[in-house]
Amino acid sequence: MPELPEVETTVRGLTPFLEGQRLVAVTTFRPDLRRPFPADLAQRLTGATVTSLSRRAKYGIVSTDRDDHMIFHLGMSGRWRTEGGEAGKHDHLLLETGAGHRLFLHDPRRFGSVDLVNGDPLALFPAFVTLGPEPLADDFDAAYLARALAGRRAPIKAMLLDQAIVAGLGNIYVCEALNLAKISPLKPAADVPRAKLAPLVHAIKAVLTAAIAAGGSTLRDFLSPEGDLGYFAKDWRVYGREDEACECGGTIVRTIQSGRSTFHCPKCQR
DNA sequence: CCGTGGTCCTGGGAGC
DNA sequence: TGCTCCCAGGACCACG
Repeated sequence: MPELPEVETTVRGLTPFLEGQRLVAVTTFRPDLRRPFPADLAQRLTGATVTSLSRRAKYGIVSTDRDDHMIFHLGMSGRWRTEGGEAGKHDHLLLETGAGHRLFLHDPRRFGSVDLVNGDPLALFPAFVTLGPEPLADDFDAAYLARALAGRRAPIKAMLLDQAIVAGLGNIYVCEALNLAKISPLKPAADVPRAKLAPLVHAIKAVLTAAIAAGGSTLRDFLSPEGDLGYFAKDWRVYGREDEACECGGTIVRTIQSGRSTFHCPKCQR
């Protein structure tokens, strides 16, 4: 499931194929993913030159010299295919560059999305306006988290999944960070001791940084932009490890919170 | 405002 | 072998 590290890896992987390149053809193979593609997507991108690629939360942004910004979300099974060839069943969008590269947006479950904004996307794209800070940025710190969680009775896990609190975490890295920081995912957010917030912030930054360094971890679906099947993360601390031993010697349990699986160790996470 | 739960979508694994 | 069932997940919306 592409979370922040996978999107970051994707953006970095796409950059050499797209930055400075003219888009000579843009093709959609169906009308929609989760939502319709912008009706004028191909018309507006064709002939434009890509000036930069960036990321906000779990979204990738491809910016052009027309001040158009294509914003993609990979959902749970999306990836960019850079090995070229012809469009397959689950290829839904194709970008062809002046250098001859053919980049397919491949998304079997179609949980992803593609939007197009003219002008500053951070100010104009609705989903960006309400986002909290980037977890790897300096303004995401213990003081911020203390303010954001004050009075909140929802479990800390739910709060960390809330993109308005912090932008880019998903189920896997929230479980991992909470285990590393030795905090129970079930604990009401406001009841997490103030002294544990700095370790929590540190843990979040650590798991994300490690995952980016590893090239973005993955479940079955994610492939790197280079198209290889690399980096299948086997080194999660708790995620997907029900009944296995935690580092502390306890046994990892799986519970359901808000309909989603949570993995944690009741012995060291309190 | 807050918290929770349903919904979208489809591939893949489990179970019969 | 082939069928059915159910789960995975982020974002968004409706509800109490």
